[in-house]
Amino acid sequence: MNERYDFKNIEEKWQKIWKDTDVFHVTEDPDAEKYYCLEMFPYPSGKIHMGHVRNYSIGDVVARFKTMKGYNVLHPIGFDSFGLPAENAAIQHGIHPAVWTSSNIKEMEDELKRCGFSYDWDREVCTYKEDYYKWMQWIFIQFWKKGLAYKKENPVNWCPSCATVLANEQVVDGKCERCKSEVTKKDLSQWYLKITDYADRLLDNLDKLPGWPDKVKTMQRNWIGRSEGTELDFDIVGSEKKLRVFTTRVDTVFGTTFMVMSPEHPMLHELVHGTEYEAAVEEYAEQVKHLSDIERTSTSKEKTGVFIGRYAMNPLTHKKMPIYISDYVLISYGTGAVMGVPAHDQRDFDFAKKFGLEIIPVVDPGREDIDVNNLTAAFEAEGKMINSGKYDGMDNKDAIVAIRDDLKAIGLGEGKTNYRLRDWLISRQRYWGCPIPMIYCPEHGWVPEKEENLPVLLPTDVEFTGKGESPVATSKTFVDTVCPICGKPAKREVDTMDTFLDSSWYFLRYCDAQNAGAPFDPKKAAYWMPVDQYIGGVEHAILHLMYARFFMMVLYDLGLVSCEEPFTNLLTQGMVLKGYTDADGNWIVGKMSKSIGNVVSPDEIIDKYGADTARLFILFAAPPERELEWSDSGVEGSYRFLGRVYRLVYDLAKDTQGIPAVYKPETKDDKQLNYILNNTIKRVTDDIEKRFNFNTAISAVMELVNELYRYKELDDVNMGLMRAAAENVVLLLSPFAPHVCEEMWEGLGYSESLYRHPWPQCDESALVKDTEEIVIQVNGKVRDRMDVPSGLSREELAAYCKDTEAVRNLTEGKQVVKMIAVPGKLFNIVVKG
RNA sequence: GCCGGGAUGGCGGAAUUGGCAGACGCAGGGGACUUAAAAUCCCCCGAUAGCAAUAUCGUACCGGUUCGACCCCGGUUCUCGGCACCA
Repeated sequence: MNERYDFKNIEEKWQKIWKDTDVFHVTEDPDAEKYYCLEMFPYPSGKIHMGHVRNYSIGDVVARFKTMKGYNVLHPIGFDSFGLPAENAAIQHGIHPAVWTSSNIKEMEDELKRCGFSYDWDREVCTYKEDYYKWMQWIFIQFWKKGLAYKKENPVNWCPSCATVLANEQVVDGKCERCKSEVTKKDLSQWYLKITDYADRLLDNLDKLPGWPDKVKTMQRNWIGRSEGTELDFDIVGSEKKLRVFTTRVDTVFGTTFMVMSPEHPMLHELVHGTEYEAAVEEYAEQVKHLSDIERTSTSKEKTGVFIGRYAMNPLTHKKMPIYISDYVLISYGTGAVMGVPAHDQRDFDFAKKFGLEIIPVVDPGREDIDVNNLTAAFEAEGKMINSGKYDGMDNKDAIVAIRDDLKAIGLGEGKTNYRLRDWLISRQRYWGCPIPMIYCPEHGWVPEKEENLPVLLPTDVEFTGKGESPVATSKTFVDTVCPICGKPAKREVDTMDTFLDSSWYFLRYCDAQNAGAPFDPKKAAYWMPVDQYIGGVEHAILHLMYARFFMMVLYDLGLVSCEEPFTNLLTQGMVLKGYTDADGNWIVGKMSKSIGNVVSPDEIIDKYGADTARLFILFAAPPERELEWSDSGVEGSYRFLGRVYRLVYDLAKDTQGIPAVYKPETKDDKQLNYILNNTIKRVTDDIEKRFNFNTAISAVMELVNELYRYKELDDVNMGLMRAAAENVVLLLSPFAPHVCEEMWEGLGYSESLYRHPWPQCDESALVKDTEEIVIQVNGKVRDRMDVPSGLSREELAAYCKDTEAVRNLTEGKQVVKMIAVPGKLFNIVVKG
């Protein structure tokens, strides 16, 4: 141990030792309790950023802590390495995506290693490599065999800039999630996965995940959007056909005054064919087709629509009602048609006002301030039924059940559950992804490639144009093949898979990363899974986290894994922000961004202060789930603290050389230091284990260090105690700043790495004090404090305090109403006047 | 519009079960060491009044419950995030 804190040499030295001794390598050990600590793997964009450092520092603290606690800890890393940026680089710079990707991975591996994260690099998974995507294809085929993959022509989301289709989940506010271009519609035949079959399980299982943030669970619930209601039929006047609608408010059926169909409704053309309304209706439908999602779904837009010249019969009132088409009714939800109840649905209200349609109230608000017969807005809350025949007077909630049952009895309706969730569109018209291993035979239709022929390799003779064709189609060698069933000429699917499939099972591959004969050995997966702690950005709350849960459920049904839910506990870390001055001179704190220029690179910080300082600052500046504001002077502070610890341990190692960490506290100061030492052990342990509050864990160590600086200057010090304190400071700090702690540990005379050294244990007896300070309050205000013997009960404390001079002084001349004693805390006197 | 978070000193944040508000750090001020500077070590640091002891006020705002409220309840404002013509 050098006298100076030379972080550069220390960090290089210990990274080399960890590597040479293979200290982070783990295998399945049935006798040890396992712990799977996982951070979301990065996309290899070129360099790691502070968000990565934060994510992986949090995970590393957990992994190192659990290791010291004696768990067999799996802590892997890899790269989510298929995807668009690599292909765009290929188009722009003429460099092959594989070359671009692998050189980025190399660079990021080096950066991650410079941070000193405790990864088992033997389990590294890169999704673009054949040995991974081979099994991706195998899994896809298992989905297909189970009937969970299908190809279908549909209007799909098309991003003109990325030149590919997008899943619903990847369209945000009508824009492409990645490039922010406006998304348009296209009719294309595409592959889908039947995630909707799992909607109920995905929803219901959320209740079995107490270790997930409510926020994420709520977001997933909203996304799945389960909605229970009724489907019912309306006769169409002059037609054999019936118009079926879905409603959650069947209680309002007596208030229906019109019907609205989606302009894409399949029955529309025959209903208007040859009538005077045909031209206007077809024109409206054509207009709607050209609207973007943004225009169409804008809630501020005035309602539009066209009467189609047809009428429907209300099955309960037998009233004739006009049928319209309007773009506010979506073909993709429910039945693509709704009953218009203007009195009790705001959209229907707006539509009725626009077209001068009748408004009939059927639920009485029972409020003075609302005139039922002259509504200014739809009344959507609960109330008693009116204008509804035999249902009048019922609570509308009861009427929902009663009317639904009555409709069912006469064969006009039934209960029905609808979901907002749609099937997952997984085809991408891009090159840099996993080929979909399907073959089209004119005779047998779509057939999967034989499993023994996997992987279906990505061809290399491909042109990158960035135009709207699948690049793979330009290969001379790829497309033509033979049918796996009949051997006759057939064609391969040229689209590739959405990269979210790759990231839906990578955590299983980590369990058995080198397996050449299977995606993973189910026994090994059963040992490690589920992930005990998953850590990543909240931006994956819906997409990745729901797809991964879906995959896990399917693999569970296939008997490949032994649990349904992949992630027991989830921590969503906040973003890293940095302040800057904008064009108008305002101070703004925002996300680090190259275009704004408020980026701090991890390399720069590690060069200047070392990885330990970078990690410590990032963990100290804010609790993990909150946003973190980068502060240059804050980093200085963390650096100063590590130097302060280093000097302290250096001195103490010298002073206590050869003295064992054995002691008996004698003086008042001994007892106080011993108390703080053990209390710190307890606080740090709880903060890491139970609360994930690393900021307070670090501040607890700071307090202990401050106390130790005070203690060591005393005349009468206990050498064994100082030694114990120094050793514990090093151990407690080691998950946060591992390199410098290893160095200090060695300086304290230990020849073995502290990586697997047992975590310090709190000596509860040291926390028992002879006396404790309690606060004396008058009417809840602090007036005095005094030392009392420890461990007094409520009654004993009250009796003790009542007779003290301090209390007598405070109560003199006053009328005491009541006295309240709280053991270990306070004594409160309530006085009158 | 709906569903979630959040609001505490100059700043980041702490207060774990309703019990000392502001731990720890940053910034700032003062002192020690030094020829000097850096580094380091020590002290002070919510507001107002006061030489001081101390007193009063203070956790976005208004009100309530309680001996006692940053914490619980009712209402309001601002702010961040998610969803949104899903019938």
